[in-house]
Amino acid sequence: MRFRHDNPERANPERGYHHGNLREALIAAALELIGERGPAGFTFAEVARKAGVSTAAPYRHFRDRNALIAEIARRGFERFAAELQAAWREGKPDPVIALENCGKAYLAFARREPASYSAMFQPGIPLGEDAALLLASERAFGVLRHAADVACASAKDFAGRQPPALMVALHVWAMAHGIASLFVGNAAQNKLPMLPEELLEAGLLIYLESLGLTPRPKNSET
Amino acid sequence: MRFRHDNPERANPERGYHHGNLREALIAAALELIGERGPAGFTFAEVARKAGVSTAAPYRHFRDRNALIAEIARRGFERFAAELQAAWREGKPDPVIALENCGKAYLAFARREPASYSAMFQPGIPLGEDAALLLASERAFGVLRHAADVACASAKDFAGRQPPALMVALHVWAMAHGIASLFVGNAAQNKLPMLPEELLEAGLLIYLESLGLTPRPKNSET
DNA sequence: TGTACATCAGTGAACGCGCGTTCACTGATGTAC
DNA sequence: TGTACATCAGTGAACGCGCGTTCACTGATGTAC
Repeated sequence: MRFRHDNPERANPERGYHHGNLREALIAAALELIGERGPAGFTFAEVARKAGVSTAAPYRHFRDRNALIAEIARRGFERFAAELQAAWREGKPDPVIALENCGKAYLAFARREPASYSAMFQPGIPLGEDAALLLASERAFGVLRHAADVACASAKDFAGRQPPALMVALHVWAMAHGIASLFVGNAAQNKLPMLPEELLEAGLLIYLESLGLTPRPKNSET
Repeated sequence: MRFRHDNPERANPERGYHHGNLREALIAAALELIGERGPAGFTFAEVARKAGVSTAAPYRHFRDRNALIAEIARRGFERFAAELQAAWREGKPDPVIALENCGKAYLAFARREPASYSAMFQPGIPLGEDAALLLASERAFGVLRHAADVACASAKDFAGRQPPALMVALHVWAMAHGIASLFVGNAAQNKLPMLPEELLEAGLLIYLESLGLTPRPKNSET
């Protein structure tokens, strides 16, 4: 069931008494403000103003400012998980390459959606109690975890053992997160002699090679 | 030249008209509040109240709230640099081990001074314009950079070349930063099957080994 | 097709509050003589 | 040693401001009949 005005195309100008899509408009406005000034840099009233409604209107859609941030972070994690999943491509063309692609997708997300990224990882408010948000973030990590599982299982196993997949997933997550936090969008980016993407790729290559995790030759099954 | 009251021991109770050590007291109060609620979670007035002075008093010592945060971050980076330097121990007992020790010092700092750490890396306000702060942060990275230089120069050089030291420094920084940001102090720490310190140590070991950077035998000169 | 009605998204006015900032001042301190 | 003075850290009162939140309301919309 959709209202007549429940249409993303229809923006502020010349709307009637009912906005019709205020919830989305509020989220979009908040994301813009976060992008400009960070997660701590906007107020509930400001978001309302930006969406072109009275300061009381947002309360129809969000309990308070924190609930808005939490919703933004939750959605961010969901898109994040989807993009990691897409980068994984079910392990093609090779589990190790696909795992590296997940790392790249991590950076790509931070670059394309810096506002969401900061709401997810530097919300400025305690978000630990939001169950839906927690679930979404776990799902995102789960994708990386799964990728590490498969990649480790495909390891050459030359010493009769495989790298612990959870640890590998954590290392990949940490390095991608560290590079994204330090060098993407930041002023510190200028000091890099290379792109963050290249830095990450090199780091993962070096790390994974040490574990015997190198792309297989083409003759793999499936 | 020291005022009679310029004494860290002398705290709020029963102070006279002059506080005597207000600047330090304000910084201490701000650090406490940051520790409780994050860098965005305190106001200038609140800091004054916590230090037991009127809300106008802090203006004698800091232009505004941002200047206070910048000063906290700057001092943080200076202690940070000093601790990295101490961990380096001039490359003893071995440059590679000393480099790993720098990584551990990174985590140790984040754990021991979470309030400073968040003021340094998630200030919530733009700090890029503070020259002294920038210099302090560069000095901290410089220590790691130097450590990587020496460690790389000590590499076995089996293929006739050494790893690029800047890249190595960036990778170590990124992994330490990623692990610290994600797992130290955070709620996510509970999900770790190991200590952050262990996770970092394993990660660095795997990474450095791949570059031929392993501790030398004891027979090294110097 | 038309009408009456229930729903509820958004209004706008109002409130108390705490913040940031200023200002002339006060009084403790160090120092010149 | 004592006195007069300059300095300046901290006071407390005041201000305008914007925020968060509430409230009875308004009017656009969908639907039951």
